[in-house]
Amino acid sequence: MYRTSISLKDIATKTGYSIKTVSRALNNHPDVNEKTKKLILDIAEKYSYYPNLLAKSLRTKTTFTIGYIVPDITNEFFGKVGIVIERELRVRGYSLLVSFTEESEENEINSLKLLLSKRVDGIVLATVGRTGEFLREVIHHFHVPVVVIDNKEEGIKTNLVMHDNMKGAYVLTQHLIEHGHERIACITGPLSETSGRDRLRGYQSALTDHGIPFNEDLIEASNWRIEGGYHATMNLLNRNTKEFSALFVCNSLMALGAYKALKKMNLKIPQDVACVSFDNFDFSEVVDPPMTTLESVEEEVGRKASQILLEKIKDKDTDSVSEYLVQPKLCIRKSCGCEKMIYKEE
Amino acid sequence: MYRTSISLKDIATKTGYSIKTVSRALNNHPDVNEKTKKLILDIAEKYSYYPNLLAKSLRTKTTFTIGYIVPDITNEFFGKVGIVIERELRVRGYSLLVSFTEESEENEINSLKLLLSKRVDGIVLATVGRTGEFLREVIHHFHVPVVVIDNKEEGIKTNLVMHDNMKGAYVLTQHLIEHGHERIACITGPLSETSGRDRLRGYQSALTDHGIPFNEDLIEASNWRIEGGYHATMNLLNRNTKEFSALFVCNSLMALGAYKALKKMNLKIPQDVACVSFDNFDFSEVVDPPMTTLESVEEEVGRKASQILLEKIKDKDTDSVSEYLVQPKLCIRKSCGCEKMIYKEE
DNA sequence: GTGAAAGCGCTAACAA
DNA sequence: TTGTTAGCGCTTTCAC
Repeated sequence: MYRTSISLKDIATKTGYSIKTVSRALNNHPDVNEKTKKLILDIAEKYSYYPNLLAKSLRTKTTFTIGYIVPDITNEFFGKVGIVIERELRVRGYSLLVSFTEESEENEINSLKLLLSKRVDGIVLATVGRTGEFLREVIHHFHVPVVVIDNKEEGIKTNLVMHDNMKGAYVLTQHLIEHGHERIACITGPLSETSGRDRLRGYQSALTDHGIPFNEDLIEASNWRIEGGYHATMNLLNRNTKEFSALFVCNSLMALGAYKALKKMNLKIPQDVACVSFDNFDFSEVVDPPMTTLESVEEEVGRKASQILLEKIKDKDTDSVSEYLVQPKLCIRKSCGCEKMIYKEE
Repeated sequence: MYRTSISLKDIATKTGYSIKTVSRALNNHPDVNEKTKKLILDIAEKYSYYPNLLAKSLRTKTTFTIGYIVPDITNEFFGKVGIVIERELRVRGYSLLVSFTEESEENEINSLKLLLSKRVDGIVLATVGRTGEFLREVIHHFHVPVVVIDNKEEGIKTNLVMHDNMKGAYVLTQHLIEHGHERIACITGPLSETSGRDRLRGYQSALTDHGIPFNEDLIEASNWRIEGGYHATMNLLNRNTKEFSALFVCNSLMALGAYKALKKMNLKIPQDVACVSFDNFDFSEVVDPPMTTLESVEEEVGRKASQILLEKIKDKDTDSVSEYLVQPKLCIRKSCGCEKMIYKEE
């Protein structure tokens, strides 16, 4: 009962030509009589022939499939980057095999293994940053190009495309300082991840450059999620009520949680606590007050990552690596205390 | 230079056993000597053997891959449903091949063709609703189980898992009516999609049941997106200034746009215009005022869709179809005019 | 312009 | 417990 599609052989039998001629005709090979070709194409059409890409890939050793491994696709950053990558690749005949790791190291390794077994041509990886050894083996052993887009794996040479985390954090913190704030709290991501650490370092560096002492009590390391931001803010408030006048949140999901917490405690943004956050998400402009963030970089990250990946695939080059840091730009709205806010006409 | 992984044959040569024995050992087949097995496993480990799933699939005719076709993964609904499906499938050894159609009929058909060529075992499809004929052929010809999760293809028998659109729209509209509103505007999705039409019908039905006349001037059909909601609201305002006291928006992305437009026009929610919307997204609770919506259904849709798909795959059953409508529940916040609003402790 | 034969890496059926 | 043979559906020589 179960059927997939007719095969080259079936078409060969039906038309009386050899398998090879059929193959040539269907692949638009020049060396085939126009009439033969038309006949073959007609039969293929009539019987709904869909080439078996498994067989083709087995033979040619390319699958035209790219793996996309991210912690969580509902994080708008990974979602948007994914869209861009998929679009860039689709027009070149590639498709996207996705895996979500939910921040688990084990899931990440299993995903990599599976993709390897499925013989993907390349991988875009938002790593949790603790699978370095394994990743090194992958790259070394399989010569599969990998582009890392989120956390740097320290000590591992991989292609890298990401926001300049330090600089971004610096710019945002500096903006709060320019508003006159000196007691600035910071909610960052897990310190096991370079993105969490680097954003914290950017913040520290801005403080230092402006002669503001660093205070550990004003730091919370959380998990990039809404609830995480909520709790971190609550912790800060419990520990330092009235002790900080501004808050730098290292991603927008957590900033949403921070908003919730501040509102719950009846603190006004930006009057009681000014607030800035890293990513620019769809909601950033619409929450109240609109969030001051960095400009979106998903388009750039996605485009650059696909571009590098395709190059490496084409050149079969897994030895040299490219690094690309997207430069941050401020996107000023109101949560920082700036007054003018222009609603974009869309 | 380019290598993938060693093969069964390589291991066979290295160990002196036959290919079949090696295969048995690696697949945990009982009929193989423990010592032989250990030896083989060690060698496989040592040389980083990763089975070639292409070859396996070619032979077994199952790929353990599911296609997930949606218009746009940054739509939180598709993102969350995707996560749930991926999680449900991953533990059973399946992976997810995703395609984004950007609402294009052509892209949708191409995606289906590609997935067919890649011989996926099943497909979860959020269709734009205009590919019915082709879809019928797919199902008929390939016997690939398909679960549709968004728009019904009228006249085509497919497995269906979705929000009860009519009922959901009814409940939301009714809630506005209970607040005393009679002039209720409605922003729905494209009327070419059943989800757009059904939500509009639910709205109409609620009006009718409460003896409120239907007024075409209060209807806008848009595109499910933020900008679409913004423009639709502007259109309504230009056409009917002060002519409506409440607004029912058929998805939350458009509701975000509506918020923007209303704020731009200095209209207070809910005092000047009360507002409710369909999906419950991460931001729904945090915008100002928090939006009254329906409870989230992504978890339920994702779970149910995977479950049905796995059943059909297991039974090789593409003839019978299952339909499952998720029942709506109100999630009351403040944008409707209700007063009490409890911030959830998270 | 066309075809025959071999083989990609695996599993299934049947022997030994 | 282990091995042999065949074949999944395609492409790649190499020949005609």
